[in-house]
Amino acid sequence: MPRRASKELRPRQKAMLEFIRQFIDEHDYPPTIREIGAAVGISSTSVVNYNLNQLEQKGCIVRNREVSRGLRLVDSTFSRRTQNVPFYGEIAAGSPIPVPEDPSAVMEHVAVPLDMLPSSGEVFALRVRGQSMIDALVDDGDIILVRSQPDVETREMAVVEILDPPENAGATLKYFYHHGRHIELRPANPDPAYQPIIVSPDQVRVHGKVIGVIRRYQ
Amino acid sequence: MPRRASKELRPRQKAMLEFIRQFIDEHDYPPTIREIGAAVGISSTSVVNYNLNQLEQKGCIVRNREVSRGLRLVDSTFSRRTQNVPFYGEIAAGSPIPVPEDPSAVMEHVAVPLDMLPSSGEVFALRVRGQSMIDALVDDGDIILVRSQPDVETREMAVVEILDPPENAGATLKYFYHHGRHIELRPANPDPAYQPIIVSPDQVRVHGKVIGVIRRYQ
DNA sequence: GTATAACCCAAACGGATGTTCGCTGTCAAG
DNA sequence: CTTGACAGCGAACATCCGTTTGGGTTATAC
Repeated sequence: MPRRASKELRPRQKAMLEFIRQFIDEHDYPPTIREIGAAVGISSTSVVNYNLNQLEQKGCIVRNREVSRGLRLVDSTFSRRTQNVPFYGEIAAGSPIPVPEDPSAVMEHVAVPLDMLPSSGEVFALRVRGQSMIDALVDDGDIILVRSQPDVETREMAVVEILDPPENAGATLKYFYHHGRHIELRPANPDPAYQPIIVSPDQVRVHGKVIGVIRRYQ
Repeated sequence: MPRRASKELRPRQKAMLEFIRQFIDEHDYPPTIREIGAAVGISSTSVVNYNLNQLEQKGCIVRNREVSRGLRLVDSTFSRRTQNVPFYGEIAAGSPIPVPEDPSAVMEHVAVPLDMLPSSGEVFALRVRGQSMIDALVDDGDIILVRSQPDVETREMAVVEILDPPENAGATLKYFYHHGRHIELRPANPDPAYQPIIVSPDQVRVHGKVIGVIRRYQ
């Protein structure tokens, strides 16, 4: 058998790598040595161990010895550069969202590429319901990323909770306008069914401003 | 202490969940029962086990009994992982983009959550220039995700390269319409400055269809 | 030939790890 | 007060699982 260049992978090692990738895809945790062996047709755990060491030496994986399933792929096409931001549910013009008092109670999260996030500040995600902001290029079903902040500037798109007039109570997505002693919450839809809301500052609570939109087709 | 509604989480369970999320983020594999216990201050493995069962009952996790670290979070609407898709530059109505012949030469990439991607097919990203597709809720500066494919259906938003009339040559983002022996490339902007382009099939080359939009403000 | 390196195997070892069991304490309902 | 559900603890147990050991085979180098 010819001497092998150290960078090449044996067929068996390729198979192991492929199985590991598949297994993680399916289970969300890495396989054990014995599971790898069974999948690739290696009867001895020491051989799997040997080839895992080879794979680590060749830079394909990282091993954490002495713990079960201590195995990680270092696949170059994948990057871990995301952050989980809490997903608080849906928001629509005039329809309330439950404002989370206890952030640790939030169960759902959305993975967001790090470069969509601001360098500082808390960010959360909402799914938009309704066409209230259609002229702002925000459609029903879009996911918006919101930066938590107690104030926004005029013309910014904001998530605002209306406290006082009970018929309007709830959180809503609107353009925000300061008008002297009043605040205008303006929808972005020419349909007269969508009307601006004029309130005084103490009737509302600003939750944050929209910093990003993610949309999927189909 | 009042009887607890079965859906609520005890503080200890929340802490466990938060630790598991953190641990997976850091190691790429789930923690063991003992690791969880040490992190949240539980001395007995049986208590961790008990609370993990509670968490499973409440739908927060999925357990795979009888294997180590057989634990999976079920909370994110998006998958944790992202894939880097190649970023080919800008596209605007009528303005050319350099069509990459050699994909490995592409340096820039965009991190995209995995489930924004189709199960099969090549995907690339472009930045939109101009307001040509403003009525389709695609604005200047938006990033579009495009699935490479040689044909698209009528009414789909497509990246099309115009080959033949040299005055229109280049790649452009338009709604695609089949009209018998002709093809209409229709902008989505009511401004009469944006006019449809009518061409025959051999004058154009379809690069793919738009499957997602990512927008950042500021 | 011998030596060496790469690759493989089976078995045993020991720590890691999930499960089970008996027991305690608290609290609300009966 | 008693009961039962809930939450917790510690210890014992049986696997699971990575490691090590002692070998084997093959091909190349000397």
